[in-house]
Amino acid sequence: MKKDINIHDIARKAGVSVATVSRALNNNGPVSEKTRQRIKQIAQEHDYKPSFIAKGFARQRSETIGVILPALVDEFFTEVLHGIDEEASRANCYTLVSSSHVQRDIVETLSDFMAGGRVDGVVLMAPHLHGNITSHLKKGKRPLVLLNSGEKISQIPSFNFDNYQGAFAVTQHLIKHGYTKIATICGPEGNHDAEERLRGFKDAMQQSDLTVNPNYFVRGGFTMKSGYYGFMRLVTQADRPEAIFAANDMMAVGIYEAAKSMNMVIPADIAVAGFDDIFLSSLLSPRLTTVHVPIRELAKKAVQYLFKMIDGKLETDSSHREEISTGLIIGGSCGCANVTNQAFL
Amino acid sequence: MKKDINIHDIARKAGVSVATVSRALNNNGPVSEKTRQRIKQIAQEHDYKPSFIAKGFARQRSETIGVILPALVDEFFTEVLHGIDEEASRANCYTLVSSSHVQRDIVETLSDFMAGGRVDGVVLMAPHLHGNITSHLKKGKRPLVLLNSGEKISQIPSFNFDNYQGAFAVTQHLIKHGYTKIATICGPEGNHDAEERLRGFKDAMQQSDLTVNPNYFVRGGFTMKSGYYGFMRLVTQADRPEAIFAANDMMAVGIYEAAKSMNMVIPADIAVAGFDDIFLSSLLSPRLTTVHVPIRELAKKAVQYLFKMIDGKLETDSSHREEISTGLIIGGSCGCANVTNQAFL
DNA sequence: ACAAATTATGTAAACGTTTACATAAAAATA
DNA sequence: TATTTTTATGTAAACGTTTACATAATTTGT
Repeated sequence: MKKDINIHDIARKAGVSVATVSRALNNNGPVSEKTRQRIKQIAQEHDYKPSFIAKGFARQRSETIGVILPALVDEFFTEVLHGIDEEASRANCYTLVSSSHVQRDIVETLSDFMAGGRVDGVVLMAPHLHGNITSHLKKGKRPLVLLNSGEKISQIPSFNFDNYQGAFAVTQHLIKHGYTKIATICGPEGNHDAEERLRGFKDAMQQSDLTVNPNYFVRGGFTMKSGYYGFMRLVTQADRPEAIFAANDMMAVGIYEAAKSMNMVIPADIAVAGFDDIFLSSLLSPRLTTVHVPIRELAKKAVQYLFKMIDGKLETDSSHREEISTGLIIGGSCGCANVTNQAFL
Repeated sequence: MKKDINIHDIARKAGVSVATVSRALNNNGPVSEKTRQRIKQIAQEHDYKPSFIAKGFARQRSETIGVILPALVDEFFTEVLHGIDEEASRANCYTLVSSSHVQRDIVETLSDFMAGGRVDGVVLMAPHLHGNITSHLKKGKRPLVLLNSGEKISQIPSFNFDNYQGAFAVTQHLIKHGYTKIATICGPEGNHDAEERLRGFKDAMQQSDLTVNPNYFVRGGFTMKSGYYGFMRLVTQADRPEAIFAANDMMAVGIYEAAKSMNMVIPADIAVAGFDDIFLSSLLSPRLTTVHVPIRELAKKAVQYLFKMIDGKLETDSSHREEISTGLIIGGSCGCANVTNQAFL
């Protein structure tokens, strides 16, 4: 790899000092229009690109933000990443991504990111953080924002969906249909989203004076498979529920599959509602009634906030926590009729 | 942001020179076991992390690879990214990702990545590269590999699926069912994958002495929508085709939707096959017959090759081109019976 | 015990920018 | 014109590592 042309070369060719070149190219300090033009001309001709790494070194800035995701598998994370990258690119920043693999866990990645200016700030997506991680988080010397984090961690701003409200609304909708025997397949224990959705469900039930039958409560793992088996457990009871609220759409998909294999018809035999509004749910037949979460918006807000922190434009009270509101999507799975299923056209 | 502790601080505390600290911490040159231990101890105590950016500056290495994707939207790209990140992390590298947005086009991003050591190498995913880009590509001073690129660009190694073979095989399968009136909804013009799949389709038809009726040829855009309308065009003809080969699964999904709205049954009324084996296709009913593409494997091979280039472990003949073979997935959509649909359990 | 070989450590240059400060040139003011 | 103000440019330090080379300490071989 032959050596790149550097700022000294340009300076020499233009007969000026490196300082002037730097100023001219960055439109920074004062430079006479004439020399500025000449320098830009020469830089262009020689296809000079300042070394990012030297620049970063000098300015102690990498113009990069780090993103740590629990995994890169599903649509949800893809959307998050896209939202982040979009917003970052708007700020002329790049996105360093790491999905946490086995060998490189969250804490390590985080301190790697934080240390030594690899990134200027970090977006950490962590649906379940156990206590010992949180202490680590605060040690970081660079700005950090949390996405979908569990507990309110003081000092670290976090951005979440209003899971509670969403679950409450969709449950309420099921109740309005007149169902009284409503079951839920909730998410994994310790997962913040799961807990909040469950809370919303329970409160909506209680508000309508409906009891949550313990037999109508199944814990799932946010996977299709767990939805499938959860459904099986629920409907093989003597007293079947009339409706099921699945804490996410993937589990609802599992429910659809299971219903099919049991020759049960949704919503005639049993109503279903989900949460997340993943693309797939719009293709189910009947379309799944679910809760829309504006992922892109979440990501954007988080990144915008992060940039403000990086630029020091923020009071560092920073116990900021934002809950982005969700929206109810009515499909046919809850029993509503006349719902068109072809939003994609 | 208070200043990080640096190597000089550690050196002072340990009463040795910075060189020794560097050697001790990187297990590089010779250091006596005693001092190495002491230095590591001290570094640990003070939570010292070498500055990545200074290190990169000194070594002219960023331990980062760049990935440029056309968009971050669908499952396919997610898988690619995951594969890349996984392999990169195995080599203790991070992944800088950029999906090409409007404001920051491929060429610019690429030269940004290349210039000034922001990354050590680049994986460029470019299903359609027009001529004037290719000249830019060669100017880059850092290793580059192409994914799913079109033309054979000399000097730049590229990794592709064997689209031709896959399309040939799946078409052949349709033919074996006895269909003679086979239509195709192909991909967008200029897209390399699309062209190759079309070629495979045509050759398979020809080999069985079947003609491709021009009315049975529709151009789609790899989107669900285009599959939907493509289907409509095909089946509203007087002489309907008996089977359709969609050049990707998303379009096949559109076909399913369209068939449903026409009250046509797959495969009884018309058989369908796709290409890509996306997750969604496994959930269709009947399961879509399609071509599996080992995305992770593609990504891994590309990255491994890239690292070899970075490490200079490679003869720079570099007209390397690899075609990764695909696999036929038999669902019920082609007419095959007794196909189970619940691989996910 | 002395030379030679090996091992451990230190010194200082290099990496390519930015930027505070100093200085020189030009423009504005008196 | 002499003085002040503004604008343009240059000088050199700083950023925190790595590493070639020099030197010092230790071990090995005789």
